[in-house]
Amino acid sequence: MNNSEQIKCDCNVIHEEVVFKVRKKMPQEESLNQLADLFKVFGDSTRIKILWALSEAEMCVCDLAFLLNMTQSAISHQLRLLKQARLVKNRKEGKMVFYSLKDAHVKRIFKQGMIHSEEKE
Amino acid sequence: MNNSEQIKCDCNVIHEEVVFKVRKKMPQEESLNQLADLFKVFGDSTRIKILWALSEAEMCVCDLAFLLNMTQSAISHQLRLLKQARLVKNRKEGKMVFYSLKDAHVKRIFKQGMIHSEEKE
DNA sequence: ATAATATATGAATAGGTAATCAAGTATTCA
DNA sequence: TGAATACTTGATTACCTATTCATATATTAT
Repeated sequence: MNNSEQIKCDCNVIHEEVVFKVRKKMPQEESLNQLADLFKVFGDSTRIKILWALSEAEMCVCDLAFLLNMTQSAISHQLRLLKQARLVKNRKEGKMVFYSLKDAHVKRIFKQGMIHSEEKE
Repeated sequence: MNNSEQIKCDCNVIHEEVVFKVRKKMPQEESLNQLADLFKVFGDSTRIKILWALSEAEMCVCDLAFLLNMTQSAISHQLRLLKQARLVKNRKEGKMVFYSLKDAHVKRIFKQGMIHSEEKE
């Protein structure tokens, strides 16, 4: 069985109209990829913990490392990803760098996730 | 430099109160892990596309494969993950299995993500 | 200037994961 | 009954990624 046979099957013909309609409404490939990339950032327990902590208080790298019982290096690497994703911002104060949430979106995305996550099956 | 030295540093003492407060409010480890796992499911472009498609219409595996130009096998594997995460449900109709979103949470999480994702820097 | 502290970063590695392939089950149809 | 269709599933593989380690930079203190 080759690839093209696998993709096109009888039910596609049956549902042709529905599939066609959905395809027409489908957002740009790039747009959905970006969305996946955003959620990818939330999809790691270390980053989730960092984001949660920062939703409570501005903190420096060292504090986060202490709070989460991880090395500064590991935290720093993750903070870089969070900054690239525009989820956190930072400000320098002497030797220390303080991180905080960039905007209110993070808390909202968090909250919606929590609602689903906490629901019992 | 060993691990315990790296974790405990001077600024922890300075910020002791803040860190202590945050630690006290911190949700259960397991709770945050679950949240990360939920977002992990959203953090893949194939699954995002599937979820988006199902937010428009109930569809069978074959239709999704056709729509996204992927093999049935790949779609089926991803649908299993989505089902395990309680994001989709399915019903059998003859040979075909129709999938749809499990509840409204998915759309809401999606929407919050979109808002952040679409924002210009 | 030197040492110490706070952070950042590149390379290496171990663990995870998405797609593929091959084989299986379940259902329909001739 | 046997072939075809729709879907599932286990194993393999190639790729990705989180942490670690070693090192580098920036700031402060002595």
